[in-house]
Amino acid sequence: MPRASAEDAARTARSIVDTATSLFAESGYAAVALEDVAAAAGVTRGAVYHHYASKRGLFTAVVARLQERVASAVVSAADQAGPDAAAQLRAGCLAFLDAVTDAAAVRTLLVDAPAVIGWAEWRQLDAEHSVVHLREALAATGITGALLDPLTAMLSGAMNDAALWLAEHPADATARAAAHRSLDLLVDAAIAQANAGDR
Amino acid sequence: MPRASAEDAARTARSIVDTATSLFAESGYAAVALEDVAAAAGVTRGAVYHHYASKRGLFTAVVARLQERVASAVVSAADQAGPDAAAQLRAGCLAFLDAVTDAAAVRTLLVDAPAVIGWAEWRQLDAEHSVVHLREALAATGITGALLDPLTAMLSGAMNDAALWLAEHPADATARAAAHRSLDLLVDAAIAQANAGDR
DNA sequence: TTCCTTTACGTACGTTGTGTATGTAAAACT
DNA sequence: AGTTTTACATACACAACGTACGTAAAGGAA
Repeated sequence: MPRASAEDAARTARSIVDTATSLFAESGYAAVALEDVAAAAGVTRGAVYHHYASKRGLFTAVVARLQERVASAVVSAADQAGPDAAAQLRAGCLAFLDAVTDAAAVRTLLVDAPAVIGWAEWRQLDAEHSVVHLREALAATGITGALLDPLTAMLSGAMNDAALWLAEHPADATARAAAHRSLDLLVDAAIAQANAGDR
Repeated sequence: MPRASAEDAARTARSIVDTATSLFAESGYAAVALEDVAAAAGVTRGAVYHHYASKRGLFTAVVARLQERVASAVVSAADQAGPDAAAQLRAGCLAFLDAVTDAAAVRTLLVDAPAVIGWAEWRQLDAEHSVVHLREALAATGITGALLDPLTAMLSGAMNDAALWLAEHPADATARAAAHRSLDLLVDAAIAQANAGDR
């Protein structure tokens, strides 16, 4: 077989990540063989191993792209919420819920990723993309040192499980509204505690 | 090789689950081969496949035992908290945090289990053991229909991620105290909302 | 233009781990 | 005492990952 040009190579690389993204989303990491990815992308496993070091490496690339997509949605939503820190926090949280469920990647990001790439590394990746903004937003509302980290972790976990719960009720507007209200409830509690002069 | 008596067989079955529990906890599901489990238990893979249908089946047994252990700790703590529903809720949540981190099984229960046995089945298993009590406790404090399920999911997720965060700070008393205070904060917010006549 | 190096794959192979089929000897029941 | 069932061990088939090697064209250098 002949060889492709530089931009053709970039196209096959992207094609591999794209097909891997959808296959991982619908079948889960363990059930997807690299042979399946290669066949669906119209190449052989050799091509996959040329562009990505391992199955985990390909998966990591998929996760990174999804996280960037979600993070950008969160950031733009927070920016559009005006200058108020609390409003930005609320808007960002709701945007996260919508983005992560809309991406059809709930399974990849929230279920497979921690187990495959390890919770610590996943947490770090997550921290660099989404959780930073959550942490900064919480800090901007006045949360102090000792509670900042655990509250960040807990709110992040609450949003993740809310997204997983929502994913079980697809296209259910009332469920989505209830999730939004519940999320606002918890976020407001954190903000109120901060404003109350927590110690 | 000769054959063991009925109670000897039960002993080897328990021995297999025990060693599998510790191996899964320290290395993760994917990195543990059944050969490792069998060798550590002093048997061959044949014995493992005789007592458990598959690797997933063995893992499911491990998960079920861990969940029962955690659930019993939660229930007994809630029972000792007196008749007040809110006090029972708070005590149960704190007991969950301690039990799930103390079991050294955070990884198995919270990271591997959803990915290996599937989030839906894990959720159902979890619902039958721990989350039932959370849901009932929230209902007992007066949370109404629409918000009950999402709030249950979010508080459950918050506690899970709090446990994972705590597991990164082992034997750190101040971190544990901060996690407890943060958890109380969120739980109180839910209770307060319920008492305020939420809609 | 010609040569050389590097790139972008494909092909073939070794290795590991799962599951299954089969063998066997002792326990448990009749 | 004989038969069946149990509790394993052994051996094998198969799938999937990773690696080594081959190859032909792209992209520069002379």
